[in-house]
Amino acid sequence: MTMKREKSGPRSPLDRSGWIEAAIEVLADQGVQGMRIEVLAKNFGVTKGSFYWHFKDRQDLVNAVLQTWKDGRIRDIHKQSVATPGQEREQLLHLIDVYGATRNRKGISIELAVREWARRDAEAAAVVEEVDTWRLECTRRLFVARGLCEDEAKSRSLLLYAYVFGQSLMACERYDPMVGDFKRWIAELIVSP
Amino acid sequence: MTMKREKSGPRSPLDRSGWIEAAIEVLADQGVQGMRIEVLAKNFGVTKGSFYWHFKDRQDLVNAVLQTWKDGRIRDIHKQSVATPGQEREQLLHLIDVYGATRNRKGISIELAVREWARRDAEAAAVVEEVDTWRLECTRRLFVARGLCEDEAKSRSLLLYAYVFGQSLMACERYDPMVGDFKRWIAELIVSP
DNA sequence: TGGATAGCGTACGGTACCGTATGGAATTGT
DNA sequence: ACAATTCCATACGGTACCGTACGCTATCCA
Repeated sequence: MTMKREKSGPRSPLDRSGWIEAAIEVLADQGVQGMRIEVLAKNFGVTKGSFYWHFKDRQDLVNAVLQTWKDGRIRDIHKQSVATPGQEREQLLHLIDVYGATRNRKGISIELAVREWARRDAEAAAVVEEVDTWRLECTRRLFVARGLCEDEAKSRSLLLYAYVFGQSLMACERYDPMVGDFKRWIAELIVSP
Repeated sequence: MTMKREKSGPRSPLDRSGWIEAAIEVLADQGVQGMRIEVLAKNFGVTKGSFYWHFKDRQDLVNAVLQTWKDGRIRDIHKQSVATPGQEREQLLHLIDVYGATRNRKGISIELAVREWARRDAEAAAVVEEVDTWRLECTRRLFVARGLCEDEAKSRSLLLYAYVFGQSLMACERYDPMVGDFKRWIAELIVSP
């Protein structure tokens, strides 16, 4: 009863979570509209007969992808937002760096795809709102720990996230060869009171 | 039998620019993928026989939409970035306000749709890059006119646009009832040396 | 007045995708 | 060993959309 597909045999590991993982990959570089069942199946080397065994329909997959993203983000927020006392400044700079498009390209792509999705889907919008609320709250705590008042902490948190997301929307790499310096200057302005 | 469209219209709004205008509407709230010929035709009350008279194919429309958006933006940038000497600060605050999602919802929707488009299309990416470069350049001039050095002017321009675009990606209206005050505080931080 | 042309409708073949029905092989429980 | 269950393939009907071929009408022009 416990042993199911751990045999690494000719069978491919295509359970529900495998489909969800692959769907998130496609979501990242094709958007929600690109999450096509028959395309995913072809990428996997199977047919949609497999899909409809693990999922009721396309909406079922779409919901699962959204929920999986939400859970992952919320776990990640806590991981990224705990700071050893006295290191809040470094933690805030690290946050800005993590969302920089240079590394973590995949995470940024997923992030943008979900937000693009949220503009036309109420459920996705609700999830994004929940994730944003958590992020802003955790960041606010970091600013408060640095001695800022509530309003300034909230304002700077909002600025921080709006900036990092907006940055990933722009093609600023070709703006100026010094753009790396500019970004560091901006990061300082955002975190420093 | 020979029932045609209502003759109430002053003139047939179905020339090439009419199709482009309607396509931009659909682009704003459906994305590039939503710009379907037969859907546009149905919205217009015509068939695609009309479309293929004015356009070679779908790509022809898509290119025209992109070019129209680009031309409009570049015209608008100059209009929004000329400041009477001494009023640069107010002009910068006005810029931030114009891109605020509260008013100008349609413009923001188009903006986001084009950037979403640019993530998967090289030509759209090139257009966005060109528009961004113009915007950053005009804003840089405003900062320089306020007495800032080149690097800080460029940094603050980048921050300004990244912030306004990122803001429109977030559901910050429900974050806090004071979000309006936060935004004003942020705007001051961005424009004030 | 008759032919050319602009502007649009109709009809058709083709592709991509969805969801269902059904069959079949492999694995499992008894 | 045998039946049940798991997991996937195949086949099918249906929808939405693209692009082309062609037909129709109204207008312009010699």
